[in-house]
Amino acid sequence: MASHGGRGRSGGRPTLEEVAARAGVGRGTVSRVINGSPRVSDATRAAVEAAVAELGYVPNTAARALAANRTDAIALVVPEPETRFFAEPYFSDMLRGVGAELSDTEMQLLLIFAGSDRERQRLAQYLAAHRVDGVLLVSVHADDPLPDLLGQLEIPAVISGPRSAAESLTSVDSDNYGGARSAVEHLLAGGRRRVAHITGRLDVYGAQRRVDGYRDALRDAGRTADELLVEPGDFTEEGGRRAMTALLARHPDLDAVFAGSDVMAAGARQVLREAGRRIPDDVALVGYDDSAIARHMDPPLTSVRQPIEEMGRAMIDLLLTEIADRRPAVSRGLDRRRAVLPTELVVRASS
Amino acid sequence: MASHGGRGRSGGRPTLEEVAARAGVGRGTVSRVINGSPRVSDATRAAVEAAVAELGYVPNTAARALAANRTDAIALVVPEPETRFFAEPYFSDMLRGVGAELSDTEMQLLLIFAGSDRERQRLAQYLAAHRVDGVLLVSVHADDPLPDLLGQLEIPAVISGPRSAAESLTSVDSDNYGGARSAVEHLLAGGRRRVAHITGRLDVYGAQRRVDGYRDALRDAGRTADELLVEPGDFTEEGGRRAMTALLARHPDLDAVFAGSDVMAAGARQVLREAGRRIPDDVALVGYDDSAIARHMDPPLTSVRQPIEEMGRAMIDLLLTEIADRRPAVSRGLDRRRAVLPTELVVRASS
DNA sequence: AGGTAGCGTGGGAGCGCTCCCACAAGTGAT
DNA sequence: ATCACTTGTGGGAGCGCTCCCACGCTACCT
Repeated sequence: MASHGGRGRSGGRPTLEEVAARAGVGRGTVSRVINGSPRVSDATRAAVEAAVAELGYVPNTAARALAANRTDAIALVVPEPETRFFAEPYFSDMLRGVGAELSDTEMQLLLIFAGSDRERQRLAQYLAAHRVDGVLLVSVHADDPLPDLLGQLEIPAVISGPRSAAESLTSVDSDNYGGARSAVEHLLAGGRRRVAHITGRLDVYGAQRRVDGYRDALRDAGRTADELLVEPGDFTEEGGRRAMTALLARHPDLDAVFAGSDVMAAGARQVLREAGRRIPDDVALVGYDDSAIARHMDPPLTSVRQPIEEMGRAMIDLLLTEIADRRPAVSRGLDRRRAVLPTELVVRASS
Repeated sequence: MASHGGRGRSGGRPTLEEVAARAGVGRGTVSRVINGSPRVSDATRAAVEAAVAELGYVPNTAARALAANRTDAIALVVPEPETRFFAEPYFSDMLRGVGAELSDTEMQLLLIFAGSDRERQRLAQYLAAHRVDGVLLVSVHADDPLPDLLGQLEIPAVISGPRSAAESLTSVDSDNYGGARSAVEHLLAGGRRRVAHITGRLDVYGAQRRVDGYRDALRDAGRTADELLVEPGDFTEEGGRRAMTALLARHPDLDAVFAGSDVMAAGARQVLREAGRRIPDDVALVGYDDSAIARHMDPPLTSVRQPIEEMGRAMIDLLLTEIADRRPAVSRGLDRRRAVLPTELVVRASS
């Protein structure tokens, strides 16, 4: 028995077998207790639990994974080249939600970076090897092949920010449409007459929805949306500057700007200031994300807060459900899951 | 042979055994090739590698972990209640460095949150179960029992931001002393005469070192450091406000402030502005961290940049070395490793 | 010639678990 | 009383790997 390894028998961690011996039952029974099977009598269960406690037994994950062909781990795949993604508190907040929700479970969170081609290669191998039970996908581009790969491999996956209205994976999103609406309605309620919008990258579905919200809010307020008040940005500060410059040139009389992100709002603010416009006196400004930038901007920026931490929680919830079902949503047919969480307008001095 | 599981034999992933059959060698030999043992002839190695490629063989991590009693995983332990820590880009940047350095290896990064007591409990169990080969510790308090636990369990660990000059774990740090010096020297070079310092929490070693750097810079410039120009803060915005208020009351004639963090600098700025002091005309202001806040402050804040991403890389480097040595530094006696990376002063309009 | 290394190799044993079959004992219908 | 079932239980077999012992072989010393 002691021919292998060299870990002395007293120093090593207790095994199932040892717990079984201690409790005076068989190995199978201990396994059933550990895994919460109902097919165990109360008396036996109590005896086993006592033995587990006395010995300080902790299951060996590797052995379990090998025997059961599951991993008890899920991967959070991070498309790292998106520096923007990292710099924003988005990631941290989501991570906090994910961590909180996961702490109730036995699941491990594995962080996988899929930035470079080499990393993506490795990820593909990873997934093919089924080294995780499920995958969390954040900020995926519309043309990313990853979601399809996951579908093929039948690996449960949840995506934050669906790629389109027809997203095939289970998804969690915040209410971009409603968030944009509330921002614009707030500006109109404040008496603003000519509200411009700097959009995010329009290949991002959420950015499209914000445009929709902006349009509908204006339309419902009885205005014919003047298309020329919409200027595309790209979520960067520089993009915000460019868009603001263009808007100002076309519409010197605008009195409000709704930017699709705080970062773009920061860029817009610079241009407005250089153009001599006072905020909020001449032009009201509203951002999106409610990031640290919004709080520290001068003047502090009104912004739409997304419940990012809650989104993280929701993602885990949905993923665990799918894993429990042992089948990805895509193969379950119509029963796709989708969660949309409400946003909140945080009003500050800029509007 | 097919009594277990149910994964049909053709659908399953190839095993060592199958590779061995294909290459016409024994199981042991394939294992040696996979693990890069030198005790294999070139011809055999080539044959095995061909078989591996043809079959698309990927080792089963669980089986390996079980047999070899190692995990090929390292944990990044995050003391989550430190919201400050999350909100700052510190975490993201470090993560990027860690990820980059790790992508060259087979190691997995595991994220473990150790915020609540329950999470800490779980973490302790985790470590006791040796479910990771090594641990990365970030922003640990001086009185945290975790480092000692790691030492006892003989788990290789690297800490970012040593807890004291006598840190027992391998550590990576930025040059807080030098960073503070450069900030103060910059202020003096700009003609400032009365330079105040708002410190971080002094139970944080790095904050102490910044105070040391501040003092020495003044002393070396021939001034007797006036202790009353030092006011303790706590890394928060509110703390910055309080400290600035106190400093202004005691020293209405101060003409420069070096804050131990950008967030505190933001607080200080508010107070200075309310007191009618212009920045940088009346009072120059320098922060620490070079965070997004610094860039977006009005005026943009001069700040000390820490090479956080590089610190992440260095931590992985050191940790992998320790794991390779298979013994934590603490038991190797005097041979402790410690890396200190240089900072950089980013000069902006506030000074 | 015999001895003694050392290399490269094959394969047994074992890591700690889960799965499942077999079986004993109890329960109720026939 | 017989024949089902059901419930709880024990333990064999196997997951895919690593470790290590044993073996055949070559090379070089006595």
